[in-house]
Amino acid sequence: MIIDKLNEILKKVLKNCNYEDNNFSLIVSRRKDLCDYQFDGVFKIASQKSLNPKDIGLKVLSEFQKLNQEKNYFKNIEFVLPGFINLTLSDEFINNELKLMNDNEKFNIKTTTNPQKFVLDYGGPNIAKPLHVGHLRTAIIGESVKRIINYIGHKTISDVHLGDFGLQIGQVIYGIIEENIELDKLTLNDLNILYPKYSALSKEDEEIKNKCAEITRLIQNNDNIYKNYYDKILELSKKDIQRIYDFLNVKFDYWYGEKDANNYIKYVEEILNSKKLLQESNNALVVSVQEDSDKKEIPPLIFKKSNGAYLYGSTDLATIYQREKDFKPDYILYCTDLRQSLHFNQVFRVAKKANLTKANLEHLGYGTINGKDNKPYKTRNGKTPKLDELFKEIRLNFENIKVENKNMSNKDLDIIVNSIIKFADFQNNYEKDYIFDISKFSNVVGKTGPYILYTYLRVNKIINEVNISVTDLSNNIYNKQDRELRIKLLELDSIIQSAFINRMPSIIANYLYDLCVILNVFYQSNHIINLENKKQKEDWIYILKLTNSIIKEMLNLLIIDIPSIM
RNA sequence: GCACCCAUAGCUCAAUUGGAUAGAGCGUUUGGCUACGGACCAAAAGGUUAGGGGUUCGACUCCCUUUGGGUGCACCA
Repeated sequence: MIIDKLNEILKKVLKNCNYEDNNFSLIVSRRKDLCDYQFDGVFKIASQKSLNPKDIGLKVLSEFQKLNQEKNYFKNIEFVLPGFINLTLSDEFINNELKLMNDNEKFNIKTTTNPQKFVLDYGGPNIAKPLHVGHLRTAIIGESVKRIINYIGHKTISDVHLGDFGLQIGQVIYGIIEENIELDKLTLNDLNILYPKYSALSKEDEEIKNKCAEITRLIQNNDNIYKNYYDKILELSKKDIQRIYDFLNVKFDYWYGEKDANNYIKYVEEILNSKKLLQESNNALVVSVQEDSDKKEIPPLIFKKSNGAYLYGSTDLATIYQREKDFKPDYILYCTDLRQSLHFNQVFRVAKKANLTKANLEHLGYGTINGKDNKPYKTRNGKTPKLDELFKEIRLNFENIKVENKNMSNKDLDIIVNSIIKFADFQNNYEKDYIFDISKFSNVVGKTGPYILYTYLRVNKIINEVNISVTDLSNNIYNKQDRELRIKLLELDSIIQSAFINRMPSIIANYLYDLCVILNVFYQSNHIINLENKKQKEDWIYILKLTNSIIKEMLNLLIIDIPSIM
């Protein structure tokens, strides 16, 4: 709540200056060498009031100083041209805030007073094929965003939304029949071969395409003729998918899929009909989504194919209907590849036109996974690396770095592999394309998951070795590195708020790294165990304990555990 | 063809959403424990933020334009 506290101070100051009709806030300083927090609204006030920035700056400064005389918030307040108010916190203020953080379960961050309900749709694995690197992002970004939303105090409902009812099923079943594979003997490996093969064939051959489409249509219409096939494929796939998500520690409240939405398509169709939104076009039923403000033509959403089968858009609408009925969400977040923007734009517009839900619909689109040549991996030709193989390779790399690594427990190795993958991904802004390079995952020095874990374990060892219980913090700050660390801890609140508002785990990942760098500098330049000053030793243990518990919690938001040793 | 996205150090990426001197990691060069774990720390080199215009006190960020990439555009998901 430190942000709230500082902004309250600012509000009072601006009120005393008669500039209260503004929505300003203090921000964390970008020039840590000059101050801790800064106010950069002087120019805005100046232009609004047509006054000289310097006069305003000096006035704001003097009001800050007046207020500070009663309460010793700041050690130093300055007005710097061309127009910044620079604030340096007093040691007393810093330490009081740290104590509040320490005594509060969620480090005294601002949690919501008005919990909303968020449905999160991520994962979206296609049951006709194994998980490949493309599925990594949706799973971990979705899971992390979910944890962040939860942390703020909102309610979340997560749904894996299996791709279990589209044309891919028809293609695989056609392949099984065509190759005379006995259903009892069908294996995961068969699916890995069949899907890319028949997906490609049905693109080339019109006849095969039609046959696959017909099988798909029959399944969607609850015809029992291919039920055995369908059930077997689902069983095999689901087991494998579940195993991978378990490894990644990605959890879902519901394992619904397109199939579950299928039962609601008819209701959506009725609604669309009653609102006269369905139009016939080339024997298909479509919904126009064009809006007057559009600069370009947006193609309509195809609701029903000319052969009577339904598509991705129809099941997505039915899913919205289902979620509204079951959950009454305030938000529905979809975490998928950015390339699906147009699709979601269409679906969201139809959903609003038909008033299927009151929820805010958001598409969290992440960038494409590219190779070193900057070209996207083909996700449908079977050549994309499987997630399984990726995990194995990273683990092998890690074991080969040091002899001791080979002796680590399976559990710890899994944790470290997870930390390597996830931290490598989360430190990037997910909206941008992503260059996939296995060598990126073999490096464990520098800005990596192991660096964070190593820092934590090393500090933890000091805490255990000193082994004293500390309940209070004095008003001292002992040196530069010490102060820097404490100031960084105070940033936590604004970091989490920002990660929540922007739905961006990268904000947390980058903060976590910065915090660990500062912690390492502190560690390197201050010896603790042999300290003779008892008070100082206690204070530093207090700070280290607080820091480590923050690291642990932030790692948890990034779905990273801590190994017992490394 | 139309539309959207992207371009930052040799490479991979940041930049608190318009703030002060554009920061990290890798790689390169150099230095540091008979002190709590060297998967660490300290330092150096490396930039006209693709080019050009504009908006303003201030632009990597917003607008226009040129170039070069990527993606999407009616019955795949």
